[in-house]
Amino acid sequence: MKSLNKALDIIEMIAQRGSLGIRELSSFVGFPVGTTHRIVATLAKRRFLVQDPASRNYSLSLRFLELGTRVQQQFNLTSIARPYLEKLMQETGESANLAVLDRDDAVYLDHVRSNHMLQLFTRLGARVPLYATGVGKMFLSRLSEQELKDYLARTAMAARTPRTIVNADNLAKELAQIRKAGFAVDNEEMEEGVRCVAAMVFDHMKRPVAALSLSGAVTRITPERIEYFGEMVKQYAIRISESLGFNS
Amino acid sequence: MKSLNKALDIIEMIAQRGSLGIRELSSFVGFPVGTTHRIVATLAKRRFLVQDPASRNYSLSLRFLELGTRVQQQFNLTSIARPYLEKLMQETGESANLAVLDRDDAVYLDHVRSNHMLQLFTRLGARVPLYATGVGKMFLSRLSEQELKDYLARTAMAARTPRTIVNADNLAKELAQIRKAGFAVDNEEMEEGVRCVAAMVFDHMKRPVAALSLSGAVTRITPERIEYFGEMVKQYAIRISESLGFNS
DNA sequence: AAATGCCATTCCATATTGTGGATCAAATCT
DNA sequence: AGATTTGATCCACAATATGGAATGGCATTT
Repeated sequence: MKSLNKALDIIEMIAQRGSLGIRELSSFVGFPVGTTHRIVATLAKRRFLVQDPASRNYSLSLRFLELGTRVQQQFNLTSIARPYLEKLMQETGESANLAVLDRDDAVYLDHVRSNHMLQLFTRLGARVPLYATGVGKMFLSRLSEQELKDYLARTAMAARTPRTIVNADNLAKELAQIRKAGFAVDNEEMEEGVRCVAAMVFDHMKRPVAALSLSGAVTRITPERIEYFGEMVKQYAIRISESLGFNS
Repeated sequence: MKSLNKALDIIEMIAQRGSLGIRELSSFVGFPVGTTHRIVATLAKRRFLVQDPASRNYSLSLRFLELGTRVQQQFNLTSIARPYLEKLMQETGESANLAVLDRDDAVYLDHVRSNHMLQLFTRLGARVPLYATGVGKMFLSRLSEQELKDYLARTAMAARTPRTIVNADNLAKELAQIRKAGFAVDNEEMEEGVRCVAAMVFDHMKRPVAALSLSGAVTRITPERIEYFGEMVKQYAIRISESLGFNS
């Protein structure tokens, strides 16, 4: 499967760099120009890439948006949770987000943005590390001791901000605290100036399937209001869980 | 590029059917099981597919959502237009949509939904025919006579609803009317019970780059209010155009 | 106006790579 | 417990991808 792997390399490279000519692309991925061109031509013929007539550069086509939203929709979780996200945003005035666990990342499946100027920049489908986010720590708090250990073994905890938890012991303490409170707080650990409050969503088998969160500027999500936001997120997370057939 | 084409067939098939086992998949795409499995295994290793541990079925991974939203964002049009979509929705109370032309379809790049119960179901990245939608007819109205002729030659105009325009002459008249008014109306031509009003967005080179539209139930977008919605959409389309450097 | 340079595209002989029927393993159904 | 279905693995063969070089087209320069 050498050629397929090359094609996937090319797709990833174009996704990363945006728009590239054959020459640039071939030097970035390290394949000869001829090979690169053949693969790109095939992907373009199949409409997975588009070529800008002016610059002759290739970029990913809107087909990826089409496929991506189909994937999003196949989680029927999304359609069930959507109205709750909207209500939660309206009631609290802060952006509501829904994330799922995918390997060692949390992935944002959906969000409803508040209309405040200052916003955490979460893009749909964006991947964020577990140890540095509210939704991520929520997932981590449900792991067994062994699973957590394995996760830590394969993860380098980089300091995104001065407040990021980069120490296994501190993380363990934090997770214990989260289990006690039933919600997780991201206190400017991912992005300076942004706090996040998250709670778990369960399915009918009582499995943790998603994390619900509120995110906003530190000026609005203040330490005094953390409890309030925590309760709100927990409450809505339960409601979504119940819509999924969860019975406490 | 036989194997790459097969891989793309497989991706498309899974996108279409949702979640498939190797056997089903191989019969749908018509490749032997061994071949199918090898391609699927490679795609899974590269995280473009995920295998459900329980059913052992394969489905598209969230990577497509990630790539898709990246594509969406590379149109910086999206980020520029977003605040206007929101304002337009608030001011009119109806869902605002932004579509671009991609080959012979209009593709929804972004939308802000109203909170009315009855909604036109537009999914991000969804493709809709040009002849049966407001945004589509807006694009058609900018085509030269020859371009329109070519478009008609390769398009079968199927009647989505009793009101869909299926006749070239009627379409030509409609397009003339649109050019005069500066906005296009979709009068239940795509979906019964839904009307749409669209206007053109231009870039700094005065090229038509996108269409802005309002969509809503016939009970709210009534014939008497069409003029009002038309003016609103035109006004906001101009504002977005100006943000793109357009000078009238 | 001609030349230069840059880049995308096309070409083709070679051997590397994918092929797919058969087999094995495991899970699910009867 | 046996039967059946399905996913995973294997391997000899030949079809297919490879990639360096030549071609062609478009701009910018001299």
